[in-house]
Amino acid sequence: MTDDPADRRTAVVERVLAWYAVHARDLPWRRPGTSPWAVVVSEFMLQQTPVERVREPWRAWLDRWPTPAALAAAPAGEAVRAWGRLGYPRRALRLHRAAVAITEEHDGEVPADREALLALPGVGSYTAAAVASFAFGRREVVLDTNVRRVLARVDGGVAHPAAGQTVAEVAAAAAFVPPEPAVAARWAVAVMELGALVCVARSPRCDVCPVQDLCAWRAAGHPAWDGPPRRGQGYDGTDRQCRGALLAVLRSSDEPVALDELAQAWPEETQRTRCLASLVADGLVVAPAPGTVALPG
DNA sequence: TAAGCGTGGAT
DNA sequence: TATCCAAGCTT
Repeated sequence: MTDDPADRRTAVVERVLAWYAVHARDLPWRRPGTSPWAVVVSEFMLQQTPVERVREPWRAWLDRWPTPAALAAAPAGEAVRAWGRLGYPRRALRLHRAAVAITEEHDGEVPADREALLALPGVGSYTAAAVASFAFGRREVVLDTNVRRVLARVDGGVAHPAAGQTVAEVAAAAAFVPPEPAVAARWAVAVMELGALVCVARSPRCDVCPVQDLCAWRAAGHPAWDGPPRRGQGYDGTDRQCRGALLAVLRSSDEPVALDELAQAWPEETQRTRCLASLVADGLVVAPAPGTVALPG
């Protein structure tokens, strides 16, 4: 093996592609014939939510709203209700708004262009690149948490990527992307899969890794993370938990809910009031009549 | 830029 | 049990 960085990157890509050909999971949104819209829905649901929790809601969602226009025609509150317990319900609202934008501004067709995708509500740098790559076979730098971790280790020699993405990191990732669009798209999904199945955060399975002999982190002896501490999120007693409890009550009711009923879901009044106001500000909750609240119509 | 935003499974 | 982590986006 040469020491030339470009040759090393090429070797990494070849190994990962070969590994993916054997070990890829059979995820429904990867099957041939999956519509761009179905890919969009999967990407929204997968933002910070594990694959196994997305499978069934994804299937049910597309069964009900097979096109952007179908979702756009539904009340936003129905999208929030159907989102169920996937978490971060603002994603449901943004997906609905994205469906409206696609319907009104793109003739009902998911745009293939990265810039157009980026302009949609709830679509950021990662999702825009992912949709362009997975749904349309475009050559993109698809940089999610999995890819960032793989490259931090293989290329950077450290256990974890830094907290924030830098221009230099994107450039380093871009250097791995093969020139042919179809191969680039394959690389994008393959390196993500390696990060999800082998080069995982907690206990990486280096013994079965296809690039173990090319990995800078392994060559350095798996040095522990010496960057700033990665703080946990915390949950009990937070506004997030409160908002979740309030929204769960509204999801379970077909009719507006009296404020008294919410008090049972979250007794602490100051926090309950603050969180209800923030849910209204987000557009996740409306007040159809004084003293009652509901999901948006 | 860093904090806020749900939920549940794994260790 | 407590902590970590999961295909991020927005402000």
